Amino acid sequence: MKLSLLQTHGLKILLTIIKSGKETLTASEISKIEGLKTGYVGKILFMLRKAGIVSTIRGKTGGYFLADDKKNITLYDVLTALSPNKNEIELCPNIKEGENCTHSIDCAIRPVFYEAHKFFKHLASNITLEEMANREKDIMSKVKEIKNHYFKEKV
Amino acid sequence: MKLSLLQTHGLKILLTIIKSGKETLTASEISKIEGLKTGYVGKILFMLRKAGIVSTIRGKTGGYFLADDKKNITLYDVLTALSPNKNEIELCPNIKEGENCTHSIDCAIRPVFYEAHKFFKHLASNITLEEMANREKDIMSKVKEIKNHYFKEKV
DNA sequence: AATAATTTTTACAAAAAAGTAAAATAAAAA
DNA sequence: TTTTTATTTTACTTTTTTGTAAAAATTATT
Repeated sequence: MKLSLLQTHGLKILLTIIKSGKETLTASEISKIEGLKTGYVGKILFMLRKAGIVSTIRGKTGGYFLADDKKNITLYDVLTALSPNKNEIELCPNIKEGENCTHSIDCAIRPVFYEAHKFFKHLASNITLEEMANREKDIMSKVKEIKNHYFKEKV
Repeated sequence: MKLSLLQTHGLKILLTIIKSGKETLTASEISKIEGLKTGYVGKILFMLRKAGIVSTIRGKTGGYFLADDKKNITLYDVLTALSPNKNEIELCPNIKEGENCTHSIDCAIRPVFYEAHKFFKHLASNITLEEMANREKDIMSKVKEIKNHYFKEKV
């Protein structure tokens, strides 16, 4: 249950773009605001572009901007894009996508992580960048609301 | 949302001890059963001992055994013991234990992880090694049961 | 006592992840 | 067409995590 620094930086970069109000932002501008190296910001934005989260304009007057409306990009999208094993936030290392667990007989760990991950995915998929650009307090009530609704439906 | 290989190996080692039926098991015996290097098994068991999860008998005829009844050791205990940052399964890297988030003004990530972690902790704290020594199907229904109860109480 | 089998501890090696830096490429502007 | 400023890509460095190996310490047995 860990948010990596890379993911944190990625989120902050995206929030910086949103909060700037500008059409596009360069890696260099972001790096100054966030206190990160330009190359590092560029690398993260490159990963986010490959995931379809930001779009770019190359060359002079170039820069980065959200590929979609901030309402449509979720926390889960961003975390997945910046997860080292790319396709999915990892569950049990014994479970590859589409495969059965090779330890299915004695792997008692899977159901626990399956349930926990399902909830986390649901939570993170229902938080948008727009909402994250607002303050904690607003998010906190939104989180509670999602949780309550989730439990009402699934239980 | 990731279970590290170290944690997986630790869980398997503990389940091996339980399933063996023996009073104690040596690192060498476990390593043969699990196909892991003896040194690696010893290292993991050393970490588990420091966390108070296993006890040991030194010297010849020595070995490892659970420090408490398998009913009383939870999945959460084990994961925490084998988490690289030892005290706690990590949340947001900006939150240190007992401190406020240094990014409190614009850190919109915290509430999401706080809620997800709370649920995961609850889940993992209510699964015991004894239950894990049984089959998946049993665990699955237990997990569902915990989930339902959690939601009924908290919502 | 000496030996053998064990845990304990330390130090090191390998792998993975995170971060840095610089060369290559692209496009606007002078 | 040259220059400037940007993204893109690759390669490398550092750090962290994981795993290996061996020496030290402990205790039962001979």
